[in-house]
Amino acid sequence: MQKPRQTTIIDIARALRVSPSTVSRALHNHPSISAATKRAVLEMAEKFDYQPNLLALSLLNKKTGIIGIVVPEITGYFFATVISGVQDMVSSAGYKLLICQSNESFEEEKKLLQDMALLRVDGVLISPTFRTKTFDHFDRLKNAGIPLVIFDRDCPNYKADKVLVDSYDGAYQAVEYLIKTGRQHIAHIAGPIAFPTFKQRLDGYLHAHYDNNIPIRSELIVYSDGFSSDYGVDALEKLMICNKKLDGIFAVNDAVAIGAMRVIREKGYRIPEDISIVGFDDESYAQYYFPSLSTVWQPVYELGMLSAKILLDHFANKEPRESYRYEVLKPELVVRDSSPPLY
Amino acid sequence: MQKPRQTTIIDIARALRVSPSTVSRALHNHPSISAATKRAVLEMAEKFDYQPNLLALSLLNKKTGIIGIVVPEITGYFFATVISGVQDMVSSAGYKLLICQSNESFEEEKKLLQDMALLRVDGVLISPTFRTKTFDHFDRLKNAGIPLVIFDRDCPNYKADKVLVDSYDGAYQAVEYLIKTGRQHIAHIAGPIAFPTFKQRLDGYLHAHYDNNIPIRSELIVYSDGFSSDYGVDALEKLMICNKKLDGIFAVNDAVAIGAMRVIREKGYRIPEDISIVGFDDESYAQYYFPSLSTVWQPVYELGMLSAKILLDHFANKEPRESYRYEVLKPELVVRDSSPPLY
DNA sequence: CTGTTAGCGCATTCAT
DNA sequence: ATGAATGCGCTAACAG
Repeated sequence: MQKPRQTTIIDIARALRVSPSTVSRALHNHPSISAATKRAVLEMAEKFDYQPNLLALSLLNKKTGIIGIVVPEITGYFFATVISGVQDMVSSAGYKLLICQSNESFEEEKKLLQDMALLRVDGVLISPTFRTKTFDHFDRLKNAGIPLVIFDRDCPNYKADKVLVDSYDGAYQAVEYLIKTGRQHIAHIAGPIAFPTFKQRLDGYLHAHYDNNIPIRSELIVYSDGFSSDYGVDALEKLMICNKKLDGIFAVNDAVAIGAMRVIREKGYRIPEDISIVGFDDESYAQYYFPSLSTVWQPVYELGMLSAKILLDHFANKEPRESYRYEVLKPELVVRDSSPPLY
Repeated sequence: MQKPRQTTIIDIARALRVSPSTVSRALHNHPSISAATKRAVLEMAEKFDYQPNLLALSLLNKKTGIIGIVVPEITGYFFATVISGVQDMVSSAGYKLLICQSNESFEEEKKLLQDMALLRVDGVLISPTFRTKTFDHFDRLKNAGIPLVIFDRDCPNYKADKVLVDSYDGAYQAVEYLIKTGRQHIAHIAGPIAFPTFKQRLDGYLHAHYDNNIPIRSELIVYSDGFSSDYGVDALEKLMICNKKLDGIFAVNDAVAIGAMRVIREKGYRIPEDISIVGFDDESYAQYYFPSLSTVWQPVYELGMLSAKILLDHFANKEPRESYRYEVLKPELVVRDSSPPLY
């Protein structure tokens, strides 16, 4: 496929027997340019279907107008929605968005950031993989003058702008609510605790127990290797095997919750009468599930918007910033039919 | 934020008192270069943490290594999964992916394609908005030598490489199956028929009736303005109001189906005994719904992979291709508990 | 008001 | 084996 050479300002210049600079000025309505030549240039540009070459401009201005975002995966409600928020924010500021997924691979994450540095993106948003424990690849970006904002997944030992959701608080709300409705034997289907987020949800579960003087029964906590619905099925089967006393479940997310609910139903228990259950995420299907699923809603779109906003602020302030932003958004418990109302 | 000037081959050249060309050659292990200088250059490059400037290269080579993809929205299982397939394919070929969403806005779509042209992406994948009826913006890309592949949403009047899913066939399978299980009064909750895809599903519904000699009852077809679960609720309420005879439903997608199921249950009907229902998409939650949802699975990831593959093939063949590719992937009916098994 | 020059970072002739 | 010169497309500083 032979690329037809694009028309450049030089072509227009030649056609009009003027200099390239004149053409450039006409195209940008520079003050000092005669109306006549300007009109002529614009006409010719139109005729040639002239398109400025952004690469040349970027090279010149050291600014590409591209913002990069790296997420562990784009399939799935959470990150897709974050991206949506980011997209809306950056495109309203005239930036383009380069979206990449690391697939939870640290090597891939390094490579992607490297690529972005080479491409000279103007800034980067990143939600690190759960395997990301060293941050040299982040520092390299910063050293190259590319601002970085971390979102959703915290890197406790690393200093940077961060926008997070308080998973601990969401979990605490959910579990305390279960307790307040009279549940004493609440299981937790935990996600892989290598994920700080899932660790926080576990912590929320534990502390809600402490604070309400309910003893923790470690046999009620199931640690899963993943967080899709299948794991909910597995976890429930484990819990059911020993026929443990059980009247409530806090699942690490909605996908796991619906997997668990299937097993509960198959075993003949009623939801929420025998066992009530609360998920996390408020996926689009949660309110349509049967029974509709109580869950913890997170301000996902706002998370994206805010992260992007913070990055954009970097471009506005020419001065390097004195300190890092640290924003924590609050989730909200949404009570539906899978758990009894609080009288 | 002052950008620290990046190190260039010139810096290395100066430090070593050689010419930039020598450095360039050393970096690319050009044949004619002494082992000594090569080593020295590599060492210095390491020391300076030299990063080649992709913009300069792109300008020089007229090739950015970026592939653009435009989708109507990224939130949602379908396009997120397509993107995932595309991503895997293009990144294995060393390309980067620029993902944009048009939000079903034709103006936005035009602007995005324009941006991509200016950025000189090497190729574009696009799933057009349902409002896209003219194709000048596609032609401009082609004229600029940027290959284009259309996926999922057909543009019947436009010649281009296309990768589609046979929605008609999927719908036909679903409805014929309902008929074979003895259903005679099958409603269809249609999506906005401005979408060719949804129109095809409607057609599949109709033809399955014709071919099986079941009369169409137009009052059993509800046309929705959208395709989220809310519309499923609305549609069912409309159907129920007149207390029409009804023993089966083919919903335009799974989201609509679960909205509909909620109403069916609230009205006291049993699924599938009284009313059986089949959706479309096989969303991740479909098999965990209660009752688990019969639906039509689409090869979504493959759709992404294949679309990307076709685009990549363009880069391999230097010759302009003689004809357009036209690939249609087949969906498959997945029978679960929301419809009776076929004896 | 317009033309000339220079340079963004790099690879690639063509010399030496 | 290395250096100098050229140009990718464009803008901005400096001359007229």
